[in-house]
Amino acid sequence: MKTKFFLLDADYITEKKKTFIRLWGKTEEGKNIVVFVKEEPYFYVLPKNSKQAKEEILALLKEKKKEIKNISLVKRTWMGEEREFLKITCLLPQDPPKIRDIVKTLEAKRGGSGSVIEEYEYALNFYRRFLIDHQIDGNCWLEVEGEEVTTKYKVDLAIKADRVIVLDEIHLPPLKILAFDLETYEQAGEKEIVMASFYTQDKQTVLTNQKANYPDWVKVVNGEKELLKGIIKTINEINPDIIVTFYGDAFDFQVLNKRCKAHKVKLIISRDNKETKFARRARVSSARLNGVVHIDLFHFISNILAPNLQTEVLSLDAVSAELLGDKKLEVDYQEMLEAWRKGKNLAKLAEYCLKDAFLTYRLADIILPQIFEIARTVGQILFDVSRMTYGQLVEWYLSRKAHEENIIIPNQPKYEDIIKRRQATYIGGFVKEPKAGLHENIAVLDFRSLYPSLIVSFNISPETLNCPCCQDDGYQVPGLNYWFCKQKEGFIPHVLRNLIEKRAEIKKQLKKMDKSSLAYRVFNNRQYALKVIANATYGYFGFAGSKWYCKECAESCTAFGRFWIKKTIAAAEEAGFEVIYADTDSLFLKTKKGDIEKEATVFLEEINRKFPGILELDLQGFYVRGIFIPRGAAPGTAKKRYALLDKKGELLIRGLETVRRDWCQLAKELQRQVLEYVLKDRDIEKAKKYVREVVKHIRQKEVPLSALILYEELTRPLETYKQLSPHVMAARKLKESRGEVGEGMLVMFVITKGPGSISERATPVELVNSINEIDTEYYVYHQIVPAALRILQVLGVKKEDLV
DNA sequence: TCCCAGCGGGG
DNA sequence: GTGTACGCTGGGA
Repeated sequence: MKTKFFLLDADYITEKKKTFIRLWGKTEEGKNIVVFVKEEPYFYVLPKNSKQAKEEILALLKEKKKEIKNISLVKRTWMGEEREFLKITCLLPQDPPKIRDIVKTLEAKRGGSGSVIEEYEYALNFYRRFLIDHQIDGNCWLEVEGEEVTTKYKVDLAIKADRVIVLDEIHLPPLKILAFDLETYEQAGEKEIVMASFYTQDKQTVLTNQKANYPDWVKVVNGEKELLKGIIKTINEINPDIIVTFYGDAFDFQVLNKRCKAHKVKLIISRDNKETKFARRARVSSARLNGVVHIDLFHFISNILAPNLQTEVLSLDAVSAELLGDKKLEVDYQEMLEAWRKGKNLAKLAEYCLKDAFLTYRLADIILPQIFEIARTVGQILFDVSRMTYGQLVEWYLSRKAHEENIIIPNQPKYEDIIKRRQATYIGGFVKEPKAGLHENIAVLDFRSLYPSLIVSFNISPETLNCPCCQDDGYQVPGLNYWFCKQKEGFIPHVLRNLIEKRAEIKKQLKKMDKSSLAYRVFNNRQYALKVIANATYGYFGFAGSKWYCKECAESCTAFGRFWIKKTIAAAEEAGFEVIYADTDSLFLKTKKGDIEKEATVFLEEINRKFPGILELDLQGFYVRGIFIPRGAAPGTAKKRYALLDKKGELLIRGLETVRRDWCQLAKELQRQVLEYVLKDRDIEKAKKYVREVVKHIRQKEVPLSALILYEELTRPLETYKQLSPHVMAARKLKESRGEVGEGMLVMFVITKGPGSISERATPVELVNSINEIDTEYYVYHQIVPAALRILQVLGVKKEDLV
C-alpha cells in the first residue's frame, strides 16, 4: 500500500533489539498518521591499516562481548582527500558511542596498537541522521510503501514501511494549530496555575479556577487540580498538530508539569500516550510531545529574528507591536497580583490571557511558514529547527551537504577543546568609532552579505587553507601569512556558492510571481532561509563548538573584510564624504557639498564597478538625524550604541534600550523620553530640563512608590547566598517579617534611607509604609542620572547639569 | 580591580 | 546521552 503524507515530527523507538524511526504526519485528507521505518545506526573508523584495524576491532568486541551488525570497507572524503574508512553498523541507537569507546582504545595516542587513527559520526542523533541519509527535506511530503499495523496511538493510520520517497510539493496539508497561554499566581516562590487560554482557528476559550462574573467564553472549574485536568482535556479535544507558545519551554510547560506532579495528574498530550518529556538543551529544556509539534516562538525570535528586529526587548508585547501592530492588554504586575488576591477585575484578566494566546497565534501565522522553509532547507524537523541558533542551522545544513558529497562530518570538539578555542582570539571587523553626538542627514551603506561573498570569492575553507599547490599564487589574505587554493573549490565555498546562486535564482523568479500566491510566500520564505544560513557561515567558522571550526578561516574573513571596508572608507572620503561611523560591513556617511541622497547614490554606483567577484555595497537607508555613542563614553557602553531618526519620524535604536527589571520604571521611561527630546525635538535643553524635573519630583517625593520598585529574583534558597546583594538582604527582611521566602521568588524592594550600604537599606516594598522612607538620593544617583547620562553624556551634558 | 550573581522571556 | 554551550552589567569586597 502506498501512502502520501506530510512529515511533521520524527523520533525513534526500540522494540526487541530492533529500532524503528517514527515519522509522524498528516495525509492530504487530514488523517493523522505514524509511519515506522526500520533503521540501523552506524559510524565510521579511520584506520591506519584497514585489514589490521578490522581484525583488532572484531577481536576487541568479542572480548568485551559487544555485538555489532557488520563492518564494511567504504571510501569517503576527509579533509579534501578520498580515504578508506571502516563503516561499523550497530544494533541500537545508543551503540555507536559505546562501541566507539571500545574502538578508540586502539588509537596510538591512547596507548593502543595504532591500527585506528580516529572515529567519526558516532554521536549523530539517530533520527536526524535518518533524515540526512534519506535526504528528507525536514517537513515535506513523503510517499511510503508498506503495510498497515495496529497501535494504541492516537492516530488514524499506522504503517510499517520499507520505502520512503521524498516528493517535491510546496502546499501544506490542513493543520490544526493551537496557541496556548497560562496565568499563574506566585506566593513565596510557589507558583499556582489560575487561568489558561486556548486559541485555534475555530475555538477560543479560557479556563480558570477563579470564580467571578465572566463572559460566556470563560469556563470556571473548582480548584487547581480540576483546572489542570481541564487544560489537558481541552488540548486533547482540540487534538492539535502544532502547539505554539511564547516562552512555553521555560515557563508554561514547566509550570504545567510541576503543578501536574504536585496534584498527581498525568500530563499526557502526545499521540503515543506518553507523558510530556523535557529534552535537555543548553539553557532551557524543551517540552516535547511525541507526534504533536510544540513550537516555542520565543527561541526563533531570539535566535534568528532578533538581529533584524527594531525592538531589543523580545517580549510578546514588543514583538507583537512590531510584527503585528498589536499589543498585549495593559495590566501591570502589581495590578495582576491584586486581582488574584482579591478576586477583583478577573474578567479583564481573562481577556488579557486570551489576548496573549491570540497574539501568539497571529505571530505563528507569520513565523511558522518561515520556520517551515528553514526546516526544508536545513533538512531537519520543525521541533528542532525552530529552536536552533544560527550556528546549529549552518551545522545541520553542512552535515546534510557533506553526506550528499560523501564527505565525513568532523567531530564535535570536546569541552576542553572548546575552552582552548575560546582563548584563541583574532581581530574582528573594522570599527571606526563614531564621532560622538548628534549628526544630521546621514546615509547608511552596507555590504551585501559581506562574509559569504568573501568566502566564495576567496575560496575560504579548512581544506583550501595554505594548500601546497598555490604557495606562490593562492588568494593571499591581507596582512596574514595565509593563502587559499585557486585550483580546487573548498567544501564550504562550494556549498555557499550553490546557496547564493540558488537564492539569486529564487529572487529572480519571485519578481515574476503574483505576490498573493502561495508559491510567492513559500519561495520568499525559502530565499530568506538561504540568506539566514549564508550569513551565519562566517560566525560558524569562529564558533568554538563548531564541527567545521577554523580559526584561520574566520580570521581571514575579517581580514579581507577589514581590507575592503577600509578601501571603501578611503574612497568615500576621497569623494568628499565624512565617514561618521563604520562597523564591519556598514558605513554611515555625511556630506557637506550638496544633497546626501544624490551624492550617496552616485558613489554607490561608482564603487560597485570597482569591487572584485560578488562583493557589493548596498544602500541601507537615509536618516534625518542620529546620535552616536562611542564605546566607553558612558557607563554601559560596551557595544555599539546609536539611534537614528528616519524621514517618517520613526526611531531606529540600537543598544540603548535598557529594560532590565533591576531598573525602576521611572528610569526606564525617562531614558526613552530623553531620546525623543534629543532626536525628535532636537532639544538638549528640553531633555536636561526634563531630567531635572524628574529629579525634583523624586526629591519632593512626588512620584508613586510603584515607579521606584526594583524586581529581582531569588534564584536559589536564601541561605546559600555568599554575596549579600540588595535583593538577598530584602528577602531576609521579608523572611523575618512573614516567614515565607522561597527559591524562585520575585523580590520586590525599594532602597530606603538610613545608614549602611545599598544592600542594607534594600527593603521589601510591603514593609514600606510611605514614600517618605525612600532614599531619594539612591534613585537620583543610581537610577535616574545614569539612565539619562547614557544618552546625554556625548552631548556634553554632565552630572552637575542634571542635579 | 576582581568576583559574584542576575538578566533575558514568562507571571 | 534523542548529550554540553551566553554575554553583559551592577554591586560588593
